[in-house]
Amino acid sequence: MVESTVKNSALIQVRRDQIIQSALSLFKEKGFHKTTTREIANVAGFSIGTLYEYIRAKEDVLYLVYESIYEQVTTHMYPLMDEKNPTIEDVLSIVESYFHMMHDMQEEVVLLYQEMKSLPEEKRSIVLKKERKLIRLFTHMIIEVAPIKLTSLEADIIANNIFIQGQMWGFRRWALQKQFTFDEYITYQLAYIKRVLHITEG
Amino acid sequence: MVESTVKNSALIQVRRDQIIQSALSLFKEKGFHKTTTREIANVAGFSIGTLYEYIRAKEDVLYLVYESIYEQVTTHMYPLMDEKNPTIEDVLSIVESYFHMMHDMQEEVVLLYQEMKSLPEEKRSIVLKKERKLIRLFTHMIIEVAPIKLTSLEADIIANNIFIQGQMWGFRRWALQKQFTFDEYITYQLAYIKRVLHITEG
Amino acid sequence: MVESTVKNSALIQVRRDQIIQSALSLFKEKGFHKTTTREIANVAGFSIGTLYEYIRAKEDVLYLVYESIYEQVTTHMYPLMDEKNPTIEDVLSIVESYFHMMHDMQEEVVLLYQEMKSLPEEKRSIVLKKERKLIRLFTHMIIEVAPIKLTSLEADIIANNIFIQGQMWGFRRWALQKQFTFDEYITYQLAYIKRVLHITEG
Amino acid sequence: MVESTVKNSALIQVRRDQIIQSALSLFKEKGFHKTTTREIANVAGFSIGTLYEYIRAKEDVLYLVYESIYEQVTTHMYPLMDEKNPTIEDVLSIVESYFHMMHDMQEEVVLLYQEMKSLPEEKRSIVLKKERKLIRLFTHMIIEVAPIKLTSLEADIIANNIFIQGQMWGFRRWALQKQFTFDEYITYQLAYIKRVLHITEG
DNA sequence: CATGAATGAGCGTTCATTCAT
DNA sequence: CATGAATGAACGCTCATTCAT
Repeated sequence: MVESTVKNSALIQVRRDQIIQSALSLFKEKGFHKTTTREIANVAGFSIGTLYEYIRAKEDVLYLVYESIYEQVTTHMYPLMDEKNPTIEDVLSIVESYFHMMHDMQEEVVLLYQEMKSLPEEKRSIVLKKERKLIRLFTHMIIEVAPIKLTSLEADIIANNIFIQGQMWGFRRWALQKQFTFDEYITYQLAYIKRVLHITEG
Repeated sequence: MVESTVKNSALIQVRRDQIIQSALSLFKEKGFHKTTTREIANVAGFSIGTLYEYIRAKEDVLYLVYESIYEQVTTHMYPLMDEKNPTIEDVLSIVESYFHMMHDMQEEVVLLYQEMKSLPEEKRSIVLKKERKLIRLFTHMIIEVAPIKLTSLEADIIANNIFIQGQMWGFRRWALQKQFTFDEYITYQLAYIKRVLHITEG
Repeated sequence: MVESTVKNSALIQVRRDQIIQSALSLFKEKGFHKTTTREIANVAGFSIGTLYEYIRAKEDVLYLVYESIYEQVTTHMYPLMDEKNPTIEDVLSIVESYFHMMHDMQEEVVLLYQEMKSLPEEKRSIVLKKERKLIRLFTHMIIEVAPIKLTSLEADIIANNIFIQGQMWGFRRWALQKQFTFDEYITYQLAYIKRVLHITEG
Repeated sequence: MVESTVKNSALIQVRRDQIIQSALSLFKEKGFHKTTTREIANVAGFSIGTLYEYIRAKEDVLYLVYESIYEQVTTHMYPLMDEKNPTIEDVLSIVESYFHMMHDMQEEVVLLYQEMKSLPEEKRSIVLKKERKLIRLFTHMIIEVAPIKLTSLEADIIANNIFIQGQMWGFRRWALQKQFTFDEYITYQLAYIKRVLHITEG
């Protein structure tokens, strides 16, 4: 997806991981535009020339970072959502996992939102496709376990809401984290979801 | 809040409005970093030198724009929320108003999220304070009208959720607007909120 | 023809002359590719930023230089060739003038040949058009004064040959200037031309 | 003349031919400066590391190409000019051969003129020596066959003129090839030369 | 107050060359 | 001999900011 002039693909793997790690930490700190390619190379531990052996343009680095973030999420979430006949408890536990993951990836989530516009159109649509896929899995799960019959749109709204309520802990932390601990936040949001699904507590 | 070398405060008002209008439309289109100060001055109809008579740095323009966006929102929302003893219907109608406003200000909302990091720390906290104030108003309203007794934290979660569900229509439009019309979106989200508030429909 | 962000057109004139002079001397010395934009600005006496207020790209400088060289040539040659009914002596004297001019502009001529490929296609054709016009004037003059009736093609060959014999003193100086003084060169080339035109000497 | 770290001289021969062929076609297409050493190696069919086993610097490649071009010319022309007592017809036929050769090597001729400056001084003088030698052969031939007694300088001028009239078809093709076919060009130039040599046609 | 020419630090990117394997 | 990953100086160009007029 991202071109390299280097042939050894194992090495590409290694170097790109270095690039991703260094770029991610820099992007988190100062954003994409204020991070220079030289900084990325320095933090990664090699020269600017070497950086450009593994990417074609700065935008490629952003895409590599996005790709890596989504891979982390899907690697963790997809297996959980594979369950054939999930119970309500399963779903709530999956949602809880998702919230935990979003908690651990707060800064990555912020980055996702902030720099989406900096991705070249073509890469952006790849990224968004991955996101839609994840939401669709939520939608299906919700339909399956909801005690009342939900239309696809109703389930979609709920899935979208859960999806961004998870991310909200990250991108609105300056507001939320003044009022809630993460455990409280999770507890309340789960209660909220149960209520939405007409699930009687207790 | 933003310094100017010009003394005539009526003129400052006029010029800053020009700056805000031109900057807003440019920021929406290409983002803060890809907009140049020259472009802002050009679109505003004066020279780059004049621009710098009314701001000290490019970041000031961003702050002016943010300020103006928040003022629009509060000018519209605060009067609605002033009601002494609101009914549930009042609250739902206020939420609906809020959703409509967020619909009309989609691009501004996206900007808010994308460029928050570009604001100097000091201005950022001013902006966030305004936001917290709005959410607090939602929280109070919710507590007042909820048919069941809600703790402050429970109400806060609901207020925050409503708040971002409104914005979500804008900053996730590429996903949502494939599945929903705005009317559908509003209908489902209101139903969702009613459910959360334990309000039996009909 | 070449865009500038500066509005004051008198100033553009002045600055461009500075650019042309400094670029010309650098291009003569080291060629277009080995001359940096910073060097051009330095020699011209201003900063790199200022240079780019008067051109859009490095190629523009090359075009400005070409334009200026051709203007020198045409400013000098066109008036001479305006004569209504030239005699043979007039033509030989014009050719001599042309040879002298090419002698004085040796390095410019070399530059013309060496960097033509570096001009963007569009500018190149403008330059070549100017050259064809000059040759056409030679052709017409030759037809008018030749003692024998020449076809247009015959005259064209002669005009082209004269044209490059003039330039040859410059771009083949390392060879010619070992064998000839400029006066000898001119004498012999003029004799050569007379012979071609079937003009009996003496 | 050009150093190599490789000892096996047969291999040097083979590799250098590959280098010359690939570089020549690239230089014709995009010029010396816009061709990268990597491209040369790629087209030649080996790695950049291998390229540098057979040259010391990029300029060496240019010299190898120049050398090869001159060798082609001399290999073809020298035998023709070896004739002991040439007649006028012989000379005209040799000149015609030369014109044909220059026609076939148009792009090489352009390259010669355009990149001469890119050759390091030392190599440049070697190249120019070869050229002078060829012209000297023309001079001698002309003196031998001219019906009138020519001084050495007179003959030199004629030789130089013939020399560049041949090359002119290449480096001024955008002008000439609009007006002449190659056959016309050759016919007229030969007629021109005959006239110069005081040779009555027919 | 308004102007806009001048500045130069700093950016993304390239590419000739080296050298360990 | 052959490879190709690594290097970093150097390039063309941009743009926020200043300040004399």
